[in-house]
Amino acid sequence: MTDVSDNTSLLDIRKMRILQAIVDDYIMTASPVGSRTVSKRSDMGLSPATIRNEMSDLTELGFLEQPHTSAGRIPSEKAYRLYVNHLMDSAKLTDDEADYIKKHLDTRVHEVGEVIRQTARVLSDMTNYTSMVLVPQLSSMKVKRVSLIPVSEGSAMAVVVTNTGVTKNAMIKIPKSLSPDDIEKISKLITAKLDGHRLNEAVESVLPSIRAEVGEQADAVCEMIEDIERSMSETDVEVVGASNILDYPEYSDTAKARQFLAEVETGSYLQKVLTDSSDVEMSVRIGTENDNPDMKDCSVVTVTYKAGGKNIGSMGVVGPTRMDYGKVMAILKYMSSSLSDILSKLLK
Amino acid sequence: MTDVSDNTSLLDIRKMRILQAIVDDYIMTASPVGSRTVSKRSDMGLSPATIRNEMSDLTELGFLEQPHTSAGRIPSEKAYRLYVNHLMDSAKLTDDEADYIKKHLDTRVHEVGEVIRQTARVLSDMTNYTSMVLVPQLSSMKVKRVSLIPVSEGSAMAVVVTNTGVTKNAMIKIPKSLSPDDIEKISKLITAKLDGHRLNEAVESVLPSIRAEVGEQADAVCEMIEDIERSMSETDVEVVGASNILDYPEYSDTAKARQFLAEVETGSYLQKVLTDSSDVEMSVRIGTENDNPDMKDCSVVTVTYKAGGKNIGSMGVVGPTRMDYGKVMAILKYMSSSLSDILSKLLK
DNA sequence: TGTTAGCACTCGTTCCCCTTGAGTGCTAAC
DNA sequence: GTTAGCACTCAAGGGGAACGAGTGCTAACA
Repeated sequence: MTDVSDNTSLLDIRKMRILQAIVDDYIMTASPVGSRTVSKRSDMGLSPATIRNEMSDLTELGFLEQPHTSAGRIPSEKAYRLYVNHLMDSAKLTDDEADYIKKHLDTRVHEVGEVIRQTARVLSDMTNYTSMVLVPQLSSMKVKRVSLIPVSEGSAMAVVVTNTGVTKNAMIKIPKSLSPDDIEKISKLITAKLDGHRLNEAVESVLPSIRAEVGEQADAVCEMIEDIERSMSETDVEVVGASNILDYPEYSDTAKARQFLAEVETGSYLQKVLTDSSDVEMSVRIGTENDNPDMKDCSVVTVTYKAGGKNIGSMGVVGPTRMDYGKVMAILKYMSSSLSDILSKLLK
Repeated sequence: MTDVSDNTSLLDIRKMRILQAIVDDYIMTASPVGSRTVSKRSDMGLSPATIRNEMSDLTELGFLEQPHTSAGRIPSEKAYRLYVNHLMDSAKLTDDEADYIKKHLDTRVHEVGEVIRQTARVLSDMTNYTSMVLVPQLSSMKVKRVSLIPVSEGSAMAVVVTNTGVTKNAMIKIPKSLSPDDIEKISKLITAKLDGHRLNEAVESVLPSIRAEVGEQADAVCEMIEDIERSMSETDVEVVGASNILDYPEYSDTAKARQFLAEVETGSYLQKVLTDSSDVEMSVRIGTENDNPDMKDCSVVTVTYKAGGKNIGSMGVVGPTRMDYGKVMAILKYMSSSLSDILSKLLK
């Protein structure tokens, strides 16, 4: 993630308040904000002329931009950064909103995947942006069981179950010589060896002991474990509400919309952001702070979620840089704790 | 699927050729076709005036529509139907296109899911429409193995492997009283009972014998089998290239595009179409022939694919009614046989 | 009798020009 | 330091006029 510093020291309190008013207004209306609007709207009791002077300064300092001479000003990326760091009212959810989340997330569902999908749906509905939720990552959990199920000559399905009850499965290659009985034995052996270890550590710590014990099939078994580890470290992400972007005038240009949708469909950047952010409680990437030029007009806000007190995944929202950061962050915070509660119970 | 008849008897050969020329042109250009264009374009050697008379007739018969008096004509749904049934040149793929498919589908991938995803990607790339591929359906295959893997108290993962090597897994509920050993026993029992049967038939034919044999846990086991059968009959569909729709002028209206994208995102209608069509080699639904009002401006073309000589799934393309049916159908045909080859080898 | 040239007519599209109005920056006065 | 006043800018919107693609009708032709 790129630099997140702002230049708050450059601004006195009045400039900050004016900037805040402008950003607030622009987030709501999507159209350039003029001095009169600010003067009327804010309770500062300043005339448009005074505001104009300040706005002129703010423009020079790089916080505002002018589409053309006779339009109002729009916030620059720098302004959004400052806004997120210092200016914005961190909105509280209304009771209705909290109820909505509770109602749609309070669930008798007992499958992690379904909970994740539902979370993504609710998140996208609430914010009207594109939402994404990372499926809980195995890497941070301890293995409880590894099952190998023969599928066809040369391939088997590996199912890993963690101590928290998260599961993931993948097809792996196996030596053709192995019989189903062999596979079952190996399955038990691997479970015994990996039980209680984290998969990513296991490869280093466990392989040698297997190599020592198992004898002739050691190579094959080690390869299988590596294969499993590789498959399991692939992360899945649930993305919902990509079409919401079409509700925002900045994407009324279909070419732009198409580019956004294509980027979301591949999902690789979003996945990267989520995994990169899975250790910071909340992160905000504004415009070019995304190290992806295709996303230079988007902001991405993410939050982590936990189970049993440990971070196990993250979720977030993608939208135009003119995003309602206050509302989004409030919703994400609330949903993070809701999801954490649900998963903590579910994965106990 | 709705009526697919046309009214070919109403038209003489010349009208048919004119209609064909108009549809061809409109598919290419998306703008109303005038009499002069038809006269020049086609090799019929008729003057615009004559064409106009014929076009007037065609309009009266409901094959053409006029956006306004001074525009050309555009084909009606009825015209597309006739076009698909009788008029269209069933295009051959160019060598380049066939090579492209071969290159991107000829694959050392040995996992069914990955093959399906890749197929969907290639299909969407080739056609520039939205593509969808149904994951091979278990229902038509015979069970080879059912594995139950304990995950947490009260839940287990069920993995079903078919004789063709297709796998599918789902979480199921289990009685809390069961120990891992019990589960393993039940797992073997179920495998023994279901081996060689189709899942959907199994419930009826096998349950009684289980009920007779197993004794006290019979109810629990039967419930589990039913649960498995339910989970396994859920079909998965891979959808790729939804954003392609934005390339077509009929969707330059964002509201329309949004509706389309939302419909595709839920995927339920597309899934329905694919499953409904999974026994007709090729199906075409034009506009309101879709029994979904949200899709009244779209056409859906599907084709089935096989493994070992049996239909096991279907795939298709969604686009505007002004779709290049000839090209799409040729591509689908070719890709169907390619995919069938790959899966036949893979699932042997 | 079917085909065609000619022509008046329709109507959406494009271009241009004018007006409007939101907004600015500067200056001078408070 | 703040504000009123004012000239200036410029995108957006409205109203023709000109354009042109296309039609339908009529009358003549083979």
